[in-house]
Amino acid sequence: MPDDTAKPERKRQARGEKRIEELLDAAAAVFAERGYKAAGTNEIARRAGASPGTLYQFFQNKDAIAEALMARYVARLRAAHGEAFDPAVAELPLPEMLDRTIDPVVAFDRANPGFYALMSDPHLSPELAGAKKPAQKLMFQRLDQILERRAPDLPAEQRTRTAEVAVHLFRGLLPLIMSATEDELPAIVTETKEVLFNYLSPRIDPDATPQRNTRTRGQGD
Amino acid sequence: MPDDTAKPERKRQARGEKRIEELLDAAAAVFAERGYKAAGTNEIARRAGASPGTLYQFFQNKDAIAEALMARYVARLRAAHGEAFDPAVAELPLPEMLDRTIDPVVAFDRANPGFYALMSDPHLSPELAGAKKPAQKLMFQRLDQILERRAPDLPAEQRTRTAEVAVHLFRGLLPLIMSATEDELPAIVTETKEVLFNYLSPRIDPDATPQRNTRTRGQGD
DNA sequence: TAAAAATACGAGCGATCGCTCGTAATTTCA
DNA sequence: TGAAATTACGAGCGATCGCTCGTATTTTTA
Repeated sequence: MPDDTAKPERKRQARGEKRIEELLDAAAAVFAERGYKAAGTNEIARRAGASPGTLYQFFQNKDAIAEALMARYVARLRAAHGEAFDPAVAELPLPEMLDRTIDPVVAFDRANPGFYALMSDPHLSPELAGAKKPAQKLMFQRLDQILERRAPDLPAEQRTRTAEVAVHLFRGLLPLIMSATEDELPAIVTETKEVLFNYLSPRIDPDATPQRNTRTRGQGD
Repeated sequence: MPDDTAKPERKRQARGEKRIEELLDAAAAVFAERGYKAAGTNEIARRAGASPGTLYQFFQNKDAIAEALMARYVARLRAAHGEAFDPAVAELPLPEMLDRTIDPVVAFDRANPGFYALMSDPHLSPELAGAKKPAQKLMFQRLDQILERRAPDLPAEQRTRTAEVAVHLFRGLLPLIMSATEDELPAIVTETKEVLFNYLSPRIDPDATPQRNTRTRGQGD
């Protein structure tokens, strides 16, 4: 027997897909400016050049807007992380590995302030909190895999904690990264890499050079 | 001539002071649960066992509630930091200094989830954002002073950046610290201290032992 | 080309929320 | 003890906001 709860299966036109992208773009901007709770659905529609009715033709409710936006971010993150967390980078020396992983993530977060706004909001509804988890797990699991390759002898529990703490350290510096101007950014990113180097180095390279505190080479030269 | 804009100078009874404390306690709880924007003033009043009218007899508007709450937190922080950032701790070895500074701050944050809720909200009104700054500067400046004592030769600019980054690293781990159970807490606090040790050590003790990654002694023995 | 489907509009409904105001009870003051 | 001041109440006002619905336009389908 056919499924009673099946979706009405409506065909989407090219117009509709485009509208959805415009609405998600507008939602990202408003979320970034006002935060999720204070963002108005009418303002989102207006910024997308649409009416409230049109908005609710594509999204069941306000939460669904943020969920769809999150799904779009996760898809884009997978592409960005496909480069940043390529298995080959696990074999690189730690400084190079940090360059290859952190730079793309910094670029992504700065290019998508709406993503940062949703991820850093601790008071979302349970459904939205669930929508955040794939993005959280993405970075954590990929880093965990790299650590497993680099330090196969490290107990899984310690490795997992190390990956989790490393992610949180990065997130702690994200406010500085997000609010920095273009010319302030290199110094902060360098500092971020030093922090993670100092934290990760003794845990995965037990007998490497103990520090690199005066390392000041910039990005991409 | 007398100031036209002077306040009406109303005398506050003991009842009133007590009510204010109750209202601030309720506000802290609701802010922590729902976040500032989603917290309702009627719910705050109800939880304090008061009516909306009573609430607005003591606070001009919703923002003023959060501002008064912040002021109360700052006063309590000054007391806690008076111990945590006593000038004497600047002379202690780095591990002991971290014990003396981090433990009280962790205890304060965990005992005051409303403080954490307001401080971590990036979408408050400009007035409320201004009310946050004293609390932000408190920790930063005291740490900056300690660093100045310990590393007098370090350029002020580098020292300031180091203090700022150290505070952000701590804040990055705060979500883990806040959500931990009592028995998970010691391990996370130890990890926090290791992170800050690894970060601060090469910057203020240029020729000390380079790492202490397997240090596992608990709190307060 | 005509019917069907998808997209678009925007006024406005219903609920929520910050806040008021008329009134009453309690405490302080003279 | 009487008057003034402070505290307390809670129904409800006005504004905001998520969302709907009747209708009109555009695109697809047959």
